[in-house]
Amino acid sequence: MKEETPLVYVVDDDPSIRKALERLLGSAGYDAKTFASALEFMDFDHPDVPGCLVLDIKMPELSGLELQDRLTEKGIFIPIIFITGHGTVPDSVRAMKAGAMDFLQKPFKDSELLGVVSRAIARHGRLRQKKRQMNTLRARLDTLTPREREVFRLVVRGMLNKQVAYDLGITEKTIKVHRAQVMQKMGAQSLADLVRLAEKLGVRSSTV
Amino acid sequence: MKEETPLVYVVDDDPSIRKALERLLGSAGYDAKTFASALEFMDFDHPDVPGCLVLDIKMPELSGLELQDRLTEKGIFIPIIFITGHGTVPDSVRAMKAGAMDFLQKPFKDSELLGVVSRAIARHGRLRQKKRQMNTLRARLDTLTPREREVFRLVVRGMLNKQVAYDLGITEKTIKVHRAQVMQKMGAQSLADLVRLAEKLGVRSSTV
DNA sequence: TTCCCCATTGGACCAAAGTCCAATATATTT
DNA sequence: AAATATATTGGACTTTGGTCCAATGGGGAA
Repeated sequence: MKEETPLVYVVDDDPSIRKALERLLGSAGYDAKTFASALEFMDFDHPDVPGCLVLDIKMPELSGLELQDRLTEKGIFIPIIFITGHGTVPDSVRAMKAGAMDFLQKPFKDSELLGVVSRAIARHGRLRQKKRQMNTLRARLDTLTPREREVFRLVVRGMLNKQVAYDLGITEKTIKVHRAQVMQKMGAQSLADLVRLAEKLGVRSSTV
Repeated sequence: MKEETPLVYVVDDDPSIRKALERLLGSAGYDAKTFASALEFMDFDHPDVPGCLVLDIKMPELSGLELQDRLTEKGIFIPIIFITGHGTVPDSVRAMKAGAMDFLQKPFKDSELLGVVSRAIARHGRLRQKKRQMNTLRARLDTLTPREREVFRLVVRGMLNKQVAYDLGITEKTIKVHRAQVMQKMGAQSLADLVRLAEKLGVRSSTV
């Protein structure tokens, strides 16, 4: 299909580091985009391609850890690799707890960084894939009418049409209509499919 | 139901630390059991209660990190809180990557440790709960005959009895028999249930 | 060899789900 | 006021799924 060149962002206030990493990443076949500060990175409009973020911890204004938090709040889930000259244990623990891919201390070997970058990009690919799936699923869920949503919820809970009808105080006939609509709109080929979609969407269903 | 007192294991080669932690944990309402070495801890037969492990990094023979690896290999998933006097960044990163709850440097505040311990125990409770569920599920799956397993797999994929029959080269009638057996043995009240069980068990079903 | 498990199938039904076509009633929007 | 989306129901079937009772044949285990 579409062969997208992964894009690696580098955020570091040291120009020499930026230049060195840009060269290293370029030679490894990646596109690289560098930023001198976290704010600069935040302002940038990120293209929708697989990639990762190589981030210095200590920077003026917004630190790397703070940037990590901001991105998390914004729902941006690009894998982060921290690099640092004199990182502390608490910093590294905080970064890892917040989901960082790795936390490297300078100086590190080129191969070491490239290995992590490669894994980070692979992970980002999987995350993007899953996110796309969720987006289309939620879009479909949004097309359901309130009534259809109720029927959806009760059906995937395992209730018979008859029981759903009783629950909602309407006829079984009507349930069948809604149910057919739900299957149609959600793009489910079978009840089994529908149940799996419900699980992914977190539709409260399981009585277990 | 059964109110079990959480059990906190402390592994540290420094007797004064062991004694101090034992007192602290005891005053917080936990049972505490101390060990002077990783090997000593491994030899101990762990009772089945919620708890966590407070582990020193640097110890003779087997280090804390090595113990962590051993436990992972053995499928023992008790949350680990590392404590260390002079821990390094690489050590903390390795520990966190391997799933540690936290990595504290001495000296730390009592309240800090107790907070982490509390969260660790809560997590362990959830993990134990999930593991028990999986055990009963797998036990049920084990009672299925080979043929029943095949029918299980195809049914939760969303195939009609008719299609399953064609696939296996037998009659639809026979499928119904197996299918009923599967529902019975797996303890599923509905097809929706069965699909969810299959997902948890990782029964390859989704065509997506 | 006899007993039990597994796999298979038939017959006879009943229950549940799905499908077309059609119709009515509200509420909201244009 | 006309158009649209939502919710509801009926009738008339067809297809699927589920259940009971009964029976056959092969392969191990006692």
